[in-house]
Amino acid sequence: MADLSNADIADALDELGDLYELDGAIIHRVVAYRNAAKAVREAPQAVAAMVRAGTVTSLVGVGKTLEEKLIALLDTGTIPSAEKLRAKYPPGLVAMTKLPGLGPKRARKLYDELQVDSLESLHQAAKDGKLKGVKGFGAKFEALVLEAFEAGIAERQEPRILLPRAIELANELCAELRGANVGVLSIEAAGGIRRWSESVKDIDLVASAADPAAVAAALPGLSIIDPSTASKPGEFAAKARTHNGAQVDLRVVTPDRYGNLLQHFTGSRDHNMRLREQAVRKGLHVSEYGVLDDASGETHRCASEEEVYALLDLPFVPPELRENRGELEPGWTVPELVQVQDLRGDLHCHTIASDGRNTVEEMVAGAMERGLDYIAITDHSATHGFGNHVTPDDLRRQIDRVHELNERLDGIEVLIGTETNILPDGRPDYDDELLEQLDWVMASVHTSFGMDSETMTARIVAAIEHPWIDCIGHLSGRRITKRPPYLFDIDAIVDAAARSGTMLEINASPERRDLNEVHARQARDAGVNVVINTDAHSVETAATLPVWGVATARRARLGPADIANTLPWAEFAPLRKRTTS
DNA sequence: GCCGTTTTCGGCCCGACTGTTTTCAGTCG
Repeated sequence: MADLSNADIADALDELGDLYELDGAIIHRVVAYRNAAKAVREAPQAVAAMVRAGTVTSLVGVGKTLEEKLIALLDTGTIPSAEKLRAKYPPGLVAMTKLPGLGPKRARKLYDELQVDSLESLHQAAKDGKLKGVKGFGAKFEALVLEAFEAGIAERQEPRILLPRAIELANELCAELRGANVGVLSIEAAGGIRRWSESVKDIDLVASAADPAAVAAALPGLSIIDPSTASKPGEFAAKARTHNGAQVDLRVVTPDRYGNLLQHFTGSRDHNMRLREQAVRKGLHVSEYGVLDDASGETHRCASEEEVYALLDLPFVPPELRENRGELEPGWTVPELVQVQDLRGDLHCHTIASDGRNTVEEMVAGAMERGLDYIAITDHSATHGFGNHVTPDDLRRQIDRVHELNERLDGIEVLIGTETNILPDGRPDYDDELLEQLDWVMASVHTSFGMDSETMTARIVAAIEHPWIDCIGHLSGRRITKRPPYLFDIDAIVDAAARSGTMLEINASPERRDLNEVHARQARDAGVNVVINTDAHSVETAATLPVWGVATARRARLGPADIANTLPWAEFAPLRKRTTS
């Protein structure tokens, strides 16, 4: 049996944490399991192998006890304590805690008093009017439960907003508030937007003004806000939704505390928790209102975020790194992070030959305008309908045309390539003889997403080991907020890529960002050449897309030296499997 | 259950909100 993946192990630890919480364990123990799950999920190497090697306790948050449980998990496929707790608490109890206002303590109480053990039985108890009889539960809660079921539990999940859309909304809101003549001094988006997350739950805005209440009061009147959704603005805060349903949270303070507020609402939650933990050891208590010093009893107010970090004797952490992935540990220093202008080449784009909107000449002119040294034309291959089919004969003609264009042009290297489909059996859908004649070959999965992990992994590894495939495109196939990734074993894939010298792409499309930040880091750590590509289908998008791929690379803590297409062409060329161009 | 410049025990982030209470536990972000 293949070893469990990091994700499998992390899920087992999260489940155990949930079970202990239901069992009434002290919260710190529960948190310990969740911390360990996060550490495992984001570990740069296969945790199963670390367990076998006896080194798993080197992960921060995994100690002796968890090591024993992980050994049991790998040896027997299960953790004994989890088995016991599973027998004690029906699986439906965890599902119940997903309801608003119903946490583990209260779910447990309903189970003990009413034998409510699932969403279904909870619904029935509400309909029977039994809930309000339990101490601590009232008519309001019962109504809330009925309402939740009426609305459909599934639909109650707030849709997440893709980052570009969130930024667009935030910019509109900031511009309107600045123009509202209510005394805004500073205003910007915080939260996941400022950290360049893939998607966000809501739009967090922070602002400063001499009279914060006046700014808060202005939110419901903005043109893109639906005033009927606004709660009564407070002295320092206002909440409302846009006309299309996006939740907006605005917080406003006087300028002397703007740094505290910005730091607090940029997060992440995990970063802030760790930050406050570290601060407590120094006798300091951090909140959105300031930093309280135990020694003097004084609360320091910080106008800038830099002051907050300096006061805690920490390096200033760039927002996109604030995820508690080591950035607050002693000795951490700010890494150099890749920037859009570092990119010298784009190795994945489309033209009218397949489903793109511009010609080869137009795409190349656009690349020159962006100052690139090289661009690869990688239209879709012949199987499955992406616009026009590029038949093998079409592609042969393209080779000659592009090579001729390349001869004609100075200042840029134009490569003829392809984005070949990885067929279900792992073969590319052009013959080797044709792939060999190209300058660059991307290969991607576009079909048969429903395979089990083992089959999909074998399929992708076969492509990685192919002698003419230079790079795998959008590895996981996910479309953020729309389609989950297909199943595959990232450890096996990264391993194969490192062994065979096959590159892995960070696809910059904002709904892909694929490799994701954890996989990108893992690939880099394994010595895989990582590239950032646009997958652009027009000149216009080719210019605007790189920033999203760069954001993922930065969140993966990658610098220019970690991204292969920051190299000039002469140095990049020999990294391909083919040695001549 | 983890961890240590308060180091093998005794801590473990902070504040707001809510519904159900008469002072707060649980939940949420």
